[in-house]
Amino acid sequence: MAPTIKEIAKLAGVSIATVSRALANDPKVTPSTKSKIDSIARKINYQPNLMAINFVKKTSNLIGLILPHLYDEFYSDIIKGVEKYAQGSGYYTLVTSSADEDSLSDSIANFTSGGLSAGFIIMLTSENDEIVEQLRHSNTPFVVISDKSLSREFNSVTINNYEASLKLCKHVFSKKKYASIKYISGPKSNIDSQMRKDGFKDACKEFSIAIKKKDIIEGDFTFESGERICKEIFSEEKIPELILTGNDMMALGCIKVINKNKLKLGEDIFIAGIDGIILGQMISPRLTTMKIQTELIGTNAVKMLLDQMKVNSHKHRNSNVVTELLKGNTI
Amino acid sequence: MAPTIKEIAKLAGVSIATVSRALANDPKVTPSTKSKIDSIARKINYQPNLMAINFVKKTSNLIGLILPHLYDEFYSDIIKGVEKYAQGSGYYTLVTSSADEDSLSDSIANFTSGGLSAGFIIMLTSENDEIVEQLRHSNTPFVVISDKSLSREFNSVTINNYEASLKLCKHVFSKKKYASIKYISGPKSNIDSQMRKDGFKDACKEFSIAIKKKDIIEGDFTFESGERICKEIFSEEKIPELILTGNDMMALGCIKVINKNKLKLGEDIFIAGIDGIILGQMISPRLTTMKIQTELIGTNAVKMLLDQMKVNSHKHRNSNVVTELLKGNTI
DNA sequence: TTGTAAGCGTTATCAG
DNA sequence: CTGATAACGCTTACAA
Repeated sequence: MAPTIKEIAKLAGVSIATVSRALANDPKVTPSTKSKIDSIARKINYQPNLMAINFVKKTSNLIGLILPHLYDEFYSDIIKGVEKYAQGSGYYTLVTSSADEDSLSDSIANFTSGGLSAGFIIMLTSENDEIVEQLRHSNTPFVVISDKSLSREFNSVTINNYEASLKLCKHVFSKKKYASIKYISGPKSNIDSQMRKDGFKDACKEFSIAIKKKDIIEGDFTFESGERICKEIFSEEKIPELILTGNDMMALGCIKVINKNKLKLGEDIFIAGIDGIILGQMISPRLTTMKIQTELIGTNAVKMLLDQMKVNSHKHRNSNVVTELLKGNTI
Repeated sequence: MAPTIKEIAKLAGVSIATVSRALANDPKVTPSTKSKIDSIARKINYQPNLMAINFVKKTSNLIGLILPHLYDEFYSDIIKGVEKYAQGSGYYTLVTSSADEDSLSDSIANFTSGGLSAGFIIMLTSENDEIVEQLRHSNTPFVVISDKSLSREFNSVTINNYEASLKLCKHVFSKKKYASIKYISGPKSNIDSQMRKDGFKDACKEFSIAIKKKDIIEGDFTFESGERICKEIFSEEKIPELILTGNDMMALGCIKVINKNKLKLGEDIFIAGIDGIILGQMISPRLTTMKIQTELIGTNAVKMLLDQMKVNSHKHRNSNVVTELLKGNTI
């Protein structure tokens, strides 16, 4: 059995209250008794029972992080940002991925109440009334990470996907006139994907570029889908001069196919993504894209959460993470 | 305040004991009382206090995961593997990174005792007697992830870096005779790095290839270090015909420089890495490397941990993760 | 400065 | 089948 303060108390000939105080560095404890208690604790290798402490104090040193899934550098960067800052503030990070809606709902249930975590960060990628309703009832502080269009009623760190996409597309379109354009979007259930597509469409309008329904193909944000769709595109009619994608991963999938077909990137064919993942900057030519400061999203979210936990103010807050054009050589 | 079983008890006109039993699906509870309790619980949105449950049951639904850091796809893949399997078994994953030795030691202290987690998984990348000593005193089950040469006394999931490197180098050397060879190693404090270098050296011996001290340069496993070192190599004397690296990331850094210099990969110059990260397989030509099933490492580690927690047997176990040659086109 | 004792939310033992 | 009640390890008034 792991030693408890009871044992220390017996060994030191004091009450458990004194031991508790000494261990908590209560200044009221006489230095001599404190040092005696400390040395005994060290000798018997005492480790405080964190569960008991958290339980009795009604606090927790845990921060929950609910992500849609763990694939893709995008998500691991968020984990990185959260973990780093959380650890620096004395918290552990509890990572959860929620493949389906049920497990999402379960996770939320465990975090919004239950006392397991002191607070949590949840990333939302679609509009879902039930989830929102569940979050409204939370008696645990939390912060939402999502597209700017979502969850305005909660404290949140947002990404303006629409604006990022619009800005990027305008940059691309202002470079030259393209003979033909294809857009590979993310899944339509995903709000980020939608907003990016909207940004693309509006940029087209602004530049008087006509886009047909069939020029927009739906992928699923994965490298494989980019690869597959690009192959399909190439097998049809003529090869497009510009491919725009809903994220970098799909752009990279396309680039693989483009290279296989011996087309010159930035000359015969142009491409751009969104996300700014490192991979895109490691290849040559570097991918033109919009950089989203993913790690910063994580960091900001924890900061906001810790603030909220401290002051317990219900002032609604929002922090939008800026995006930045990464001029590569694929445009 | 969050509702407790006490309130449910009052509302249902029964004792808290009955409520506790009903909620735990104890068959002894009459169906009618159970359904009454269930409906009340739902109505007042009752969520069990997990801290209290864990505390009183002396268990935990948390699994700790202590990683050296969170950079690199390698680590996020481990998280992925662990989280997925853990969640499937009803556990949450507590991710920690330990930049320095002190924080590593702190994390271990919190996990080996303290009741916070039911068990933990720790990745070790260097020989460290203090850490080992700390682990020996653990009263919490744990599993070590490390190079095969390390921590034989603990339950562990290991990677045979030496063998992987040896096998790869032999494959490379058997392809052709190279005019000159450079080896970019990982940091020498890192055991995986050491073993990989040893594998390389022994393969050289076997093929009677003479390697000078200056042909082995120390990097730090990052893309940037690969890039930087490759530049340095190219600026010296003649360009080598073969570059071998301690991991894929550094190989990718080299490839960037190689492409910049308009050298033809797989013709003018050859390169191979180790790890088998997706990035290496996304570029064209595909990187020749040894695939380490990283996600599997995570999964196996949790499996082993859960087994250990269940049977509490102290039978020492080890599972070595197989590596597989990935024949790319860079050799 | 220290001790006594109540209490945190839940489980589990023992009667009934 | 249900109810009292002790217990888990620790913190924290309140007393001394």
